[in-house]
Amino acid sequence: MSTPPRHEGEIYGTGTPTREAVDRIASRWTVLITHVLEGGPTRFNDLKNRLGVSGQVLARTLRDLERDGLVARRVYPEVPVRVEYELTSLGGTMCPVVREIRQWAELTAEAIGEARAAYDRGQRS
Amino acid sequence: MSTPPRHEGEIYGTGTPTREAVDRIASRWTVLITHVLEGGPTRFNDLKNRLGVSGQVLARTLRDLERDGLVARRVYPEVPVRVEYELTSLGGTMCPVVREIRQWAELTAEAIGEARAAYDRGQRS
DNA sequence: CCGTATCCAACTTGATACTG
DNA sequence: CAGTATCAAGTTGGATACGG
Repeated sequence: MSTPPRHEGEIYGTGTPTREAVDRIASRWTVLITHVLEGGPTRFNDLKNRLGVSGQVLARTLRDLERDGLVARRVYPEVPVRVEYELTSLGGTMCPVVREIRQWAELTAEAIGEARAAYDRGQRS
Repeated sequence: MSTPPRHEGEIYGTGTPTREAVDRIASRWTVLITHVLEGGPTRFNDLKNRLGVSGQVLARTLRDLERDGLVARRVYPEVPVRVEYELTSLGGTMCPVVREIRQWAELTAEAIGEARAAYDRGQRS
């Protein structure tokens, strides 16, 4: 008596592992951070400046990524301290996916903009 | 004297077309809806039940997708009315990307769960 | 059946200030 | 330099009720 899912929502339902994995990779910051880290280990402020994100948000996102085993954090006990982040081997598996996401976005950004303009034009009578 | 971007944030900065495209595809609902629509035209309530999402959110997401030219809306003037949604050809270009996102999520969900458990174990002394 | 209008809870983002 | 704490503001998700 197996109980096959009635809804796709069950396998991707809130709180399921696959849903959380989707949420992780389908996140603006994960995509952008992974893109930078693909170039090698990167320091906190470096990441911050390259992405133009607030320190708050960056710190939280990096902690989440570290928690999920996707990013490794390395502290060099110098003065002042230096901290570098890099992709783990698990995190490296995101690279092809992220690359496709970015490619799709760049390729279709213009068409989407036009569709949006046309839609908005048609809405206001 | 071209002025190459100093920040990656410039090309993916808030409000830029590429950033909006990333946000569109890197969204939980886009991924799930596209996955269902890949199977052919689907009715509103069908989508709602399969995904386990509230009607409110589904309606908003579908309208946004239609506005971006990714999804087409077809109304059959029956009683009661029947409405079907399907991917446009532009929307169809999301399929390979979405498929990769889902595959990655399913493949790594377990590893991520373990990493998370290990991390949480190490945090509380 | 297919939405929209309203209202509300929860989460996200960011600015600022402060610690090691 | 690398964070954390706190607070303010915006966005998202959902429940419910009602209109086409």
